[in-house]
Amino acid sequence: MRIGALATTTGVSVRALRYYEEQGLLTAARSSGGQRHYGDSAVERVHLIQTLYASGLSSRTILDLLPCVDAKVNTPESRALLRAERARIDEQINQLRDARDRLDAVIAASESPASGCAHVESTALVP
Amino acid sequence: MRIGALATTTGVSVRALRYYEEQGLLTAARSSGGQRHYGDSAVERVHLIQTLYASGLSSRTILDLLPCVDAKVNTPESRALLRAERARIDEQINQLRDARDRLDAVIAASESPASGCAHVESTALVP
DNA sequence: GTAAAACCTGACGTGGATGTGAGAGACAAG
DNA sequence: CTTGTCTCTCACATCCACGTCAGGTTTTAC
Repeated sequence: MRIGALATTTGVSVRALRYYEEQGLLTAARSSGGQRHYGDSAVERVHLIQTLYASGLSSRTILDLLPCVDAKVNTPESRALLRAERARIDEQINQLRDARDRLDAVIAASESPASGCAHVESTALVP
Repeated sequence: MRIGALATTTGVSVRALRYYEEQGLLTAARSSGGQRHYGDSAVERVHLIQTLYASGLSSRTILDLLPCVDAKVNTPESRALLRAERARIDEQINQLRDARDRLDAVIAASESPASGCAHVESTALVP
């Protein structure tokens, strides 16, 4: 498939796909005219890249991680990197849970009392 | 306390604190000489702002949210905004869980087999 | 063969949360 | 009073994952 088809099937822009290649995250065969051609596995690859981006990883970190994911590299350093990023993600999940709980407190306070509800215990957000 | 003390106690840079004020997220009393003075509650305030930033909210969204948090505003729109942001955070938590699980699969594959471990079932990342 | 659609490589623009430096004023300590 | 540290307000710089436009080439459809 060419880049436009990959873009539509993955929901990622053409520009982003070229950027992934520029960063070394995604490779493509080239036609005689220089156009990129991707195999079906590229779809999963792009989804993985998107997932990692959405987790707050930089393209540089993803670039370091992908060789581990491709199981071509397995050194103590690569394992440490994997564990470190896993820990970072875990920490971020906890942070998000905290934020969600705070919002839940605000929502509960704003919805349960009678209409108007002009004031809330100020400790709701200061546990 | 002055801005430097607030910065050190919260771990946020002086520049960032001025930026929060510029965005309307944080207010400060001013001395006769124009210097900012904060009460103790500013520490919690900054932590809240940081939490919301870390959840991927923009300063504009936080600005819209803070009146709800301060319990000064409670309109149908504000409640809808709260619920929408809560949903966004929930979605992001799920995305992070997904990424963490993928990394866990890679970690498990790279650590459990004997040393070397040159290959991994390719389905590990394609559930 | 021809026109439309897709693709190519540069290269500059963007937005948001800061970093950074300049030059000047404020304030506590001696 | 003086010195050193902190703070003030501009205002420009940075990073990063793209958006976007320009000008040209390739592929596809008829």
